[in-house]
Amino acid sequence: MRIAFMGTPDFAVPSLEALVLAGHTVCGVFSQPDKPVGRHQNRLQPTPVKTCALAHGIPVFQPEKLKDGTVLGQLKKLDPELIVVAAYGRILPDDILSLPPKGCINVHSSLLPRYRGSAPINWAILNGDSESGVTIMDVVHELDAGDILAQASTPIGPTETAEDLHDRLAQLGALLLTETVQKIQDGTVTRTPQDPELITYAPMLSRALSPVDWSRGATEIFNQLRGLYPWPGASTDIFTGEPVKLWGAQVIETHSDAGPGAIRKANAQGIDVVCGDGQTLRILELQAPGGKRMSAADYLRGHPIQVI
RNA sequence: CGCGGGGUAGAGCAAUUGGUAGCUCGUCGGGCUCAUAACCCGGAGGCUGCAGGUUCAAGUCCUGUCCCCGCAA
Repeated sequence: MRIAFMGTPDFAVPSLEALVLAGHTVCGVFSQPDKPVGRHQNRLQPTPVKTCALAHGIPVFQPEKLKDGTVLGQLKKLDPELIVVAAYGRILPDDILSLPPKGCINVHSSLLPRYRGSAPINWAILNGDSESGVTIMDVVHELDAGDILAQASTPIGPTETAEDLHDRLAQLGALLLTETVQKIQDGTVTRTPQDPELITYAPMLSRALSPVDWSRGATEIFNQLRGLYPWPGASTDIFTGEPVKLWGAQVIETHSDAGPGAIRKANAQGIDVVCGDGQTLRILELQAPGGKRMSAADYLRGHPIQVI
């Protein structure tokens, strides 16, 4: 099938690769414009999808605007039967959506209608879900609201981070995408509207989510740590007054009457902090400002902590 | 040259206005106790990232360079 692909970050790369590998003709790839990324912002960096497309010799388009008709004209020349969108990061105007005869579909990293929005993977873990998945749905005017063509679920491991799940869902999404495209080609695909009763949203992440509230339960805080991994991460300032990032932890199921935020132990095993439900969160890996990540044992050699 | 923090013993951190480079852990030896990641004594381990410069004297001030981290995405 002749397909135009739209995507930007790492998550979309396996989907693009899978389409190419399945033998489809990817006639053009649209990705966000190169932006200065990283510590030295004097050089532009291509998006992961762009790099992948160029490696396959596929023409790449990086429009700043989608609504001025230029992109519509380019698409008409490419003449795709189908448009596949995967984490493109832009809202497509209606005239583009209605252009390809086989429609315009999206790979979304949640079990819609749960977690519409830009950070579904993170919010699934933040909320302590035990299951996640990917959805292939129609792209419609309203964000992430189109009819569902296919879904695949996967359990979330109890200690899995958002980064881990992201990588797994990218693979799962690519697999489900190629299966669905095949069904579209065969004319066997079915569409199911989303149940309005079940809609939830997964808003964009920010550093405002990082500070830990120790009055919450140990598992909730652990979920915060996993869900915000690796960005923006969870942080606390109760050790030295400076905010340290918490990278690794485990819940210890012992009950304590000490108040939330009390530090019961600080040794080579980790730093045990009492949480709001009386259980303990043992910090295993952390990072001081300006420093690099290190084990609790290493951290404690240079940062003495008062045990309460 | 986008902004900022940082490279000091195996690890993590100190070092006042430039003036003998220290602390904790680890490590080695010894002692005490033989329930202890316990405690006591002693030792080893440094060209302070690299290269220049200023100075009687540089971890500290100046210039250049390499690497790490945060902001930003």
